[in-house]
Amino acid sequence: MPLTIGQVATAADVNIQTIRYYERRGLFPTPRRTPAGYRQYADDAVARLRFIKHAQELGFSLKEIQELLGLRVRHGAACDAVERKTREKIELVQERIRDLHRMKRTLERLAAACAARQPTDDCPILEALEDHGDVDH
Amino acid sequence: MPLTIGQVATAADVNIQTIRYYERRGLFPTPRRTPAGYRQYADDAVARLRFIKHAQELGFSLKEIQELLGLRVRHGAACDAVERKTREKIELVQERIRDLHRMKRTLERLAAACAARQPTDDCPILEALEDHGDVDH
DNA sequence: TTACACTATGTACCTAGGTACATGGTCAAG
DNA sequence: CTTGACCATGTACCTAGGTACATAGTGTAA
Repeated sequence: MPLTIGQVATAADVNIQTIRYYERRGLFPTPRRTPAGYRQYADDAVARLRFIKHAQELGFSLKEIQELLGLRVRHGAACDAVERKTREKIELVQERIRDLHRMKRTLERLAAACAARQPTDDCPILEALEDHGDVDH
Repeated sequence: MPLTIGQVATAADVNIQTIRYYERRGLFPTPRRTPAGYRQYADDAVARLRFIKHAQELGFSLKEIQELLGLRVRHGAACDAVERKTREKIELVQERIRDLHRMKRTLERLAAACAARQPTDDCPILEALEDHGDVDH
């Protein structure tokens, strides 16, 4: 039994307008309609919305998310391409993780220095930041 | 020898307007001025800009970055507070890393399934997404 | 001393990602 | 058969994070 846009919105905890916005943007397939023009969604629409929100929190843009979701569409014959694109995204994610690890180490150095309360009274965050910023970018 | 805004902008590869924007936003301290009103920066301004850009790539908002940078300012007496705030940020970064790891595993599962080219012809990305989205949020 | 690159301020504009509002149709309950 | 909660479209507006433009002062090199 299909869901209305309001039910989907409530289940995924997003605004109705947002769903329509995603549809316009192409992140959401145009759904079937009732004779009266009401949108009808299957349950996976909720999962899709949750994925979008989650991916956004991880810093992916809607465009990137659209690509991620698009991987599903062209399957079968285009499976090679799907795999390639997926591996690219994995690389991207891996890089982001590495960067965050560096950021974490920077912060840990700061916290440690702070805890040691050095007699110099000079909190080393700026030097830490320079180290951080120059590691590889 | 102090740098002009243009020199800083060039060195850090950002727009001049962006530096002034950051100043308005409070991310950048108001610099000393020449008698004519020209802003004068020390070398660390460049490091600061690079840090901001880097933190942004990691998904921090300007507000969060402002907080990160602010940790340096209230040092000495407020060192406890600095350490507490820093540890909070570390927690946040750690969480982001965990999320990205989950995202990566999701993508890896997809790539693997794709490589195996299952006879069912059904690329499992949506199920993968549901798993992903429901792990702990 | 004039030309040109640079700086200043203020205001306007832009993209991304929504959110709200106005207006009107739909449908189920009473 | 009306009322209230939904849905539709279209357009306007909002925040974040810039970027551009107009206008005017500065500084240096020919």
